[in-house]
Amino acid sequence: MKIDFKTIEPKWQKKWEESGVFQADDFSNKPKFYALVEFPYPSGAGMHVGHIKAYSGLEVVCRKRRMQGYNVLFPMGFDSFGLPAENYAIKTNTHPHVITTKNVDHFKDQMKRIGFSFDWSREISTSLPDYYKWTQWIFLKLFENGLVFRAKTLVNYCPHCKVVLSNEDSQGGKCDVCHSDVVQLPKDVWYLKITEYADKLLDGLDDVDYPDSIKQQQISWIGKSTGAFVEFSLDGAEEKLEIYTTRPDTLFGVTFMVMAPEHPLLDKYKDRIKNWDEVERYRSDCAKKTEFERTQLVKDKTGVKLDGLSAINPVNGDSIPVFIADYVMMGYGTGAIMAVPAHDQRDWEFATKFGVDIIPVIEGGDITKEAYTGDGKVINSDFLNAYDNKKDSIRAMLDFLARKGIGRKGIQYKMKDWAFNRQRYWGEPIPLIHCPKCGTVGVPYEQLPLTLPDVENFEPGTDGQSPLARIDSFVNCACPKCGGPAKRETDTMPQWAGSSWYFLRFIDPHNDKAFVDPEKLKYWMPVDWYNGGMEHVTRHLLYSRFWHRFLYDIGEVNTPEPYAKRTYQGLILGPDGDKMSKSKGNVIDPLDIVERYGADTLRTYVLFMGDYMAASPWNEDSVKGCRRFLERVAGLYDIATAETEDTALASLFHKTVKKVGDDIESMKYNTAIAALMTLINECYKVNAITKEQLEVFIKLVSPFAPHLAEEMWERLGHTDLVAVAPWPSYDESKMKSDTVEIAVQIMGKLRGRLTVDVSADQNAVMELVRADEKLAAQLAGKQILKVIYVPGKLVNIVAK
RNA sequence: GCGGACGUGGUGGAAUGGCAGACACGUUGGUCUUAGGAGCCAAUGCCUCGCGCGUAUGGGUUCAAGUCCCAUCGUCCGCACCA
Repeated sequence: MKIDFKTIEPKWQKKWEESGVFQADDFSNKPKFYALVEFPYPSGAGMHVGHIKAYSGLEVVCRKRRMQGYNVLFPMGFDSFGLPAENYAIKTNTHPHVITTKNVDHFKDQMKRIGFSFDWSREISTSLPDYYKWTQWIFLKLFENGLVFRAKTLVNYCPHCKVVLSNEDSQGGKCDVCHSDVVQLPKDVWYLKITEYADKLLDGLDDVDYPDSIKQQQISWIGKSTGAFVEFSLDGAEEKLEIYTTRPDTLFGVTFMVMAPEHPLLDKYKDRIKNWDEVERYRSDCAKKTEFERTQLVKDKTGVKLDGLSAINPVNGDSIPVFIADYVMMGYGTGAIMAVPAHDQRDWEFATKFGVDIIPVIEGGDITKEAYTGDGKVINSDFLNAYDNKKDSIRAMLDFLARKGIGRKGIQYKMKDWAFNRQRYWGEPIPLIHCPKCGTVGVPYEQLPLTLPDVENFEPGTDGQSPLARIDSFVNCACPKCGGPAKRETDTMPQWAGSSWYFLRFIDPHNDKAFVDPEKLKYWMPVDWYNGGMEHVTRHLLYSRFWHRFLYDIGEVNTPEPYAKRTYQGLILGPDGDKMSKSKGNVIDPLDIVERYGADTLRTYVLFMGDYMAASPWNEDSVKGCRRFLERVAGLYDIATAETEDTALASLFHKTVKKVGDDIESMKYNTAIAALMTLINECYKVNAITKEQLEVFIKLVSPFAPHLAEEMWERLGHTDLVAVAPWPSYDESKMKSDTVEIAVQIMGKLRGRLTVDVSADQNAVMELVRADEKLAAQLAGKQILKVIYVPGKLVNIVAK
């Protein structure tokens, strides 16, 4: 049988669509399976091979599940708000909605040409009002529950995109969108209190099936640490300086203090600081540095000693100097530290450079060379000298601090609250109103969606304002509380808002009364298996777990965690082994591969190319190999003439059914396909298979190459779709043969092979060894000390 | 600095502690052909061709190690003056 993929692929794509086989059935009696892949941002470039790999993985699982009789929900939609569309809109003066719609259509067309079994009846787009109405609804719930607040703080700001970024969006001090250096600016920003959920997000990890690498990344991003807050009084000032430390056991070794240059206490006591000019100069130098310069490049310690302001160590009454230095960050702890140069490397470097005393309080190491951070006997520390380890002395110190009322146990997180507003056009309008009388008031629920108005000019304002601020008819409104004149918030939500709950909307995408019907929610949630990229672990995955947990706490959803199981796929690298990028010119266009080799080949290749979770380079020759394999599959049709089964081949069929099934479950798609290749090689060796065997083969290959499988299925006379034909079963007893080849080792080295009866015991095997001329010669004159026999595998003879 | 993953032929990659290199690519030879960048058949870890060597390197545990343990080197990813 010859296959013309250009004819059969559109043919079956059409049949699948017309028959609605991939539409999930709410409340079906079948067991449910909700599989989710990350919906794409519909960029102008179209699909990337990375999308194909990400979707093909769960696609195979879903196709197998349907054949196993599951009611499968495998939805797809578009995360269609975002900066690239807006930047393109500015350049071409086209409405982002127009561009987005065009891109969505393009993506959808491409996905259909790959033959993915998505349920298109549930398609959603985050930029459509009937979707973002509910994004706004959830935001208002967060607002009502005190999880939205406004604060003027130092924020990450991208000067190029002219937008405030969250901590997650500025990892490594670079803007996530344009990769420019991020700067720190004081700004009024809306925050979501994700830190209030830090512990719940940590604890929730115990109950979900995520790979350790993902759990670890989330844990380190949340960055929980336990320690103590301690108050130091400042000489001649009323206010105390509070610090956070994880090492309260070293309090007796404090020889100076450091405040972040931005610390607000400085301004308060500027009259007492005699070298204020110098302080101001240092502060403005720091402000000019980008986040990248400050944290990555300049490891050399700088700072200024405050003249006229010193501190008192609360445990021993010593007067100690106070510095400002940019190695202390305003955004962590209290923005000030107690410095213990003997036992903290950063403090040690600073003290060495600025000539401050270094007093050891833990025995060990050589503090003339570096700080000693290990454990040991406490010294020079008054009452703590009784202890010889960190744990006990920390406990004793915490007791002491509490008794004296100068400190308390404390917990800190590296994770910061989620800076949530963007000074841009193409996002969900934040449904808040500023009333001069009532303060900030939420837009009433019945007025949702608060639709994004049309504007003439998409350019952000130079004063850091959203383009919406220029539309008076949008800005000016009546306060929902007092009816007086008020102004709308003009910033929009960040990229990650819409995707923080999209998996819930897929359950009930057309509901205009609620974000999701509670009964449907109960039926479908949680998501059974979620696959996506490693790059979303500290953003989307964390944000959506936060929103979902919040919805759970207010009784809107039925599970604390949204995703029961999460997996990820490895990157596809360019043919040169580098990450694909336009500038390197090593980007592979998946549709070009579809055009030249067919969708089935592309799908098979991305799963065959290597370990699914590992990165591997693209290799076009290997694509051809997959094409060749599929042609050989088609050719099976011509040798399906046998009346009776070949016994050895039948046994291999049973083994392969088991292997392919098991491998799909553990995402070992490459070895599943390899097993099918081994089987087909055997089929051609025997050169005759039965029609039943051909049907089994078609079913096994159908999740990978569904178009070819349907075509062959039809040619065998079936009128139904192989997509819903029952998945083949296997018989363990038929997988075994009567004899087996075992390895014979002498002193652990392979010296020969023997074919033995499967039921042979050690004595029988040794008989055969002695009867074998070569093996017997090897053993001649030696004394057999020990024989290890692993039935069906090998025998190892220890002889001297 | 911290956390994680990893290191196997010419290449991508297989191997519940039990025959290293499955499967595929590539290469070589053969066959068919007017032709071959198609198909089919065969060979293919390395060398000094041995009872030889071989999974980054050096040790160790074991009857048996790519797999477990220790050390070293290297690669990739994430976080990072986090107090």
